[in-house]
Amino acid sequence: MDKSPLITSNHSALFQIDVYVVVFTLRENRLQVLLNDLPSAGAWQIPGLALPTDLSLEETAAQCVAKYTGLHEAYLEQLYTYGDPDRNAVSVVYFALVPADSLLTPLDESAADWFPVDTLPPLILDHGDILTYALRRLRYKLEYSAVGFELLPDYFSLSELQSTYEIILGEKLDKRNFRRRILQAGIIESTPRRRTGEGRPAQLYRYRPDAVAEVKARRLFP
Amino acid sequence: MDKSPLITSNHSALFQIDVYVVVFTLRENRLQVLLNDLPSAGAWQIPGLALPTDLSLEETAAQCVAKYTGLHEAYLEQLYTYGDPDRNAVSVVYFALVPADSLLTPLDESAADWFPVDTLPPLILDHGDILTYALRRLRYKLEYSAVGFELLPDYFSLSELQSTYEIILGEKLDKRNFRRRILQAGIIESTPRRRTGEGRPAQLYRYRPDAVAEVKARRLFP
DNA sequence: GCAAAAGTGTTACAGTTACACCCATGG
DNA sequence: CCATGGGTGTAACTGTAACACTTTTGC
Repeated sequence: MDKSPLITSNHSALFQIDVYVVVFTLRENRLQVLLNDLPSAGAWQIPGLALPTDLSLEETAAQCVAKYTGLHEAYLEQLYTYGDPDRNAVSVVYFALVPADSLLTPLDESAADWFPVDTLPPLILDHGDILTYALRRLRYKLEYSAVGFELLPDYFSLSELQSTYEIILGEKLDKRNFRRRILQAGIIESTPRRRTGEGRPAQLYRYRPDAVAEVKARRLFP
Repeated sequence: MDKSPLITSNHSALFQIDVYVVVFTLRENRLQVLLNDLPSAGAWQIPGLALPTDLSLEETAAQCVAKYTGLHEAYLEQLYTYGDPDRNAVSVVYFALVPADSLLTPLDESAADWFPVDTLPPLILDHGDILTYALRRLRYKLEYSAVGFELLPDYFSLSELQSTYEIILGEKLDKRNFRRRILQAGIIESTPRRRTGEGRPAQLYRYRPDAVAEVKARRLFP
C-alpha cells in the first residue's frame, strides 16, 4: 500500500474513513432527518458508509444517499470532519437535501426511518451534536444562499417555497417581502406551468441552474 | 487493528490521513502564507503532518503550526477535507492565524518560508486551489465575525486592527465607521495601556475572551 | 357567490455610508 | 511649534420591515 508522497510519517498510521450523511427532507410539514437503526446499540445513527478505495468522498456520500433513499441525485455539502483519537476511524460528515415527493422509492432493506428534527430518538456517540450542527448550518445556509428549493420538486410555487423556509427557520415570513427578495436574488425563474387546486392557481417556478448566487450575496432573511 | 464498530465495510480500505494547515500572518504590511519547500517536486506545498494514532485532527493541526512556526497557540479552524480516489490518502485542511510579532522564534530545520498571498511560488497538486479557498474563507470570516485580532499581538490599537482588515480585505475602510462597528460588536475592550511613538499615543485594546460574537451577528463589513 | 389560496405597492423606520476637524504627544 | 498619527459626531441615503386588499379559480 502506497504512502502519500508528500508527507512521510514516522509510525504511518492508517485509518478507516467513515462518510456520514445527514439527510434532510420535508415531510408532513416538518423538517425530518433520516436515521439508521442500530439495534445492537439500542440507538439510532446517522447513515454512513466506509470510504472504499475507488470512490471520492463526495461519491461515497452520494452513494450513501442512494442506498438509503433510492435517489441518485441530491444536494450535497460537506459539513465537518471529526477525528477521534480513540477509535482509529475518521468521520467525514456531509449533509444532503432531498425533495420529499421523490421518496416514494422504497428504502433499502436496511432499517432506516425518518424523524422530525425536534423529536429524535436516542442516538449513538456524538451523533446528536452532529445533527444539531447540521441543522444550524442548514439554517445559516438558507438565510443567505437560498437552497430551499432543493427540498422541493423541480417545479414549485412561491407559496410552497415560502412554507419551506418557514418550516426550516421556524418563523413566519412576510409574503410580499419574501417574494420580492427571492425573485430579486435571481435564483429561480417563473415557468409557464401552473398548479391548480383549491383557490387561485399558482404560477410555478424552477431553479435557474445558471444562477451564480451566494457570491457576495447579502443575507436574504433576517 | 480494530474497525469502527458502526460501519462494516466490505473491503475495509485503510488510508493515511494528512492534516494540512494554511498558516496566515501579517508581515511587511502584507498577508502572507507559510509554505514548505519540496525540492524533489521543484515546488512548494502547504505544510502538513500525517495524523498519528494518538492525536486528534485539531491537535495534529496545532502540532503542525508549532513545528513550522514555534507557536504553541494559534487560531485554528477546519477548512475542508479532500479525498482523492487516486492516492490512498485523505487530506484534512485547516487554516491558522498567527500574530506576526511572535514569529521571531526560529523555524524548524524544515525549509519553510513566508510568501505574500499575491505572489506565490509554484505549488504542488491542488494546493493553489486550496490556498485560494482558504483566503476566501478568511475574508468571509473577517466580514462577519471579527477574527482580525488573531493576527495581532494581545494588545493592539484600533488603527492597527483597521490596517489588518484593510490588508486582508484589500480595500480602504472609513476610520470612524470602523471604530464604531468594531466597538459596538463588543468583541474587544479598551485597556489602560497606551502605545507611545510618533504622534498622539494610542489607546490599546484587547480581545474579550468572553465575547459571544458571531452568533446571529450581522455582517460587519461590506 | 363564496371559500381558498395567489398575487401585488407604499410608507415608516433603521441601519449604513460619507465626510472634516480637533487632540495629544515627540522631536 | 510643527509633524504625526489618534480620536470624535452628524446628516443624507439606502435598504428593510410592516402592512391590507384585489384576483382567480373550484365547488
